[in-house]
Amino acid sequence: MSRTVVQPGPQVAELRSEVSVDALYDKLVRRDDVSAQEKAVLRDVLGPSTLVAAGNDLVREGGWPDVSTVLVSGFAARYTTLADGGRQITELNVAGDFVDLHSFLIREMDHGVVALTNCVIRTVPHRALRHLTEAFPHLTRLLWLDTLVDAAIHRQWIASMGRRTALAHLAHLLCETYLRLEVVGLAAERAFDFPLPQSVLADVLGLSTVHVNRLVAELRSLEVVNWTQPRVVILDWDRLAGIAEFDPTYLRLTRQPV
Amino acid sequence: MSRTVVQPGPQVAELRSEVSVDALYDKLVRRDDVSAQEKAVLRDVLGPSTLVAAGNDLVREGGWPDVSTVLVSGFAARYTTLADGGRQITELNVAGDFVDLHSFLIREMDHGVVALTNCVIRTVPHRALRHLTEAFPHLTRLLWLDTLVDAAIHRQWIASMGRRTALAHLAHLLCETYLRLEVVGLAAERAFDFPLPQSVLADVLGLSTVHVNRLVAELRSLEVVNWTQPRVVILDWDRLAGIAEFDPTYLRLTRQPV
DNA sequence: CGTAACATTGACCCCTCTCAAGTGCCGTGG
DNA sequence: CCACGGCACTTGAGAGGGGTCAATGTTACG
Repeated sequence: MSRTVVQPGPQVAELRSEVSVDALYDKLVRRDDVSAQEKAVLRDVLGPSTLVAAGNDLVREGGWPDVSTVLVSGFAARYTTLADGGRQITELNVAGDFVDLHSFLIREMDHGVVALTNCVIRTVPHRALRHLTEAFPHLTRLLWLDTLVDAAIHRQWIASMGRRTALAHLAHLLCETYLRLEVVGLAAERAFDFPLPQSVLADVLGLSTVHVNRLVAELRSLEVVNWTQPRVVILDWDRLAGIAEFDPTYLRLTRQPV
Repeated sequence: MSRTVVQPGPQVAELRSEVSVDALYDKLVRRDDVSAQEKAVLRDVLGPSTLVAAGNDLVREGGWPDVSTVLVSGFAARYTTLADGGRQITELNVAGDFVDLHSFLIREMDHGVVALTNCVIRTVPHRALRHLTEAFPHLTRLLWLDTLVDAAIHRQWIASMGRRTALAHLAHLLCETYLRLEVVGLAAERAFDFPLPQSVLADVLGLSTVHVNRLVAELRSLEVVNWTQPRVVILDWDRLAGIAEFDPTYLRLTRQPV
């Protein structure tokens, strides 16, 4: 899949002023203080905004990127493709996510990252990240922590796939997505935009599109969500969280100095 | 589950001389140079060896540990327990694994780590890890990388659970475990000891014990493995890796400076 | 207003689960 | 030295969650 890059234009400029690096900052500051200097460092290492059209790869599988990418707006997904053509999405990325920070140290991408919607991204040279780890240990720990939370999310997905029912798995995904979006100001009052077709949700959940459709219908009939594309309204958070056995601890959204 | 700690005795001393911190070192040095100073730092921060009997928790769910734990020998597992009593193992740990390095920054354990066999462990105070990140950025990157590989392993498990057949999932686990054990000298010539009962493998794979038994029987009948507890002999690596669609890139076992 | 993409629904199938019984191995006590 | 208990492994039968295939509805948009 080729990469479409559109030079910053009016649309991008508008998006930049709206969220910019703030989404990433908002997430980090939920966990620990971020000093003015650290905030400035983050701003300085980020390159200009570019737009990647839906369906194109932000990062190509098998590549050896020399930059890491921050998602400024839009939805993206890490995915693995199997021989039979099946696709498994292993992580959903939302605004403020450092979608391939791990490529800084892992080096070779063993999977791709695709833009699920139009996405605005900004990149950071690995060289700058290396300097950051030499000069700003606290900021390094904050970024490390962010990758550790990614791993914690992975573990929850494993638990969902292995031992939760399909309905609970979907419910868990909704709870998780709501909180992650809320942190960056894209969800409020139990509602958020979630512009992913059911075929993509199927690749997230490891199910067929048909079954995802039936699960969505079931959540509707249980009256725990009102889901009319692309808007998700959670009508009964407690019941949804109950179905999912959702405990937000793993998202690490409390302030604990690192 | 309470924690049984046995003071270092003859048995522990013997194990220490055999592997000690070397397993962790062997793993790190597969990825990048580790200087003599860094090796000394690692040795200095590690506390004495203690033995944890099979079935006991190395780290308790919901705890706020102030140390991180290195597994010196034995097998351990991160697990999540669900309301219906079901258990999902989200990661297998082998000798040389920093089983809860992430607790240094995540702080609250959202899951437990259990000793699947008798385990020898050594701990590192979080305070020492914090100092390490201030003074030794390259070693910090190596430890960060190790947690990134954990996340990459999680992603493969997600792909296995979501889109691979149960047989391919088991085959993938065997390929992965073989390579991880080989790095620390516990596997060679396509054979290794894997002393986990099928009920534990079921909790790893998200399957029932009965079905795991049938999958093992199928791998035997395909003549790709010879599996007589606890010894696994891989008779045909290429065919096993083919069934699994196994690509070892994600284990990051090549030397690339970080 | 035709087309493409997505959502929905029905019918049938199969992979994996549950329940249950039976086997084999091994450590321990009589 | 053997009986016994416990644990793990094995096997069979029936059930069910989720898959596949296929058709139909719906919406957006050029």
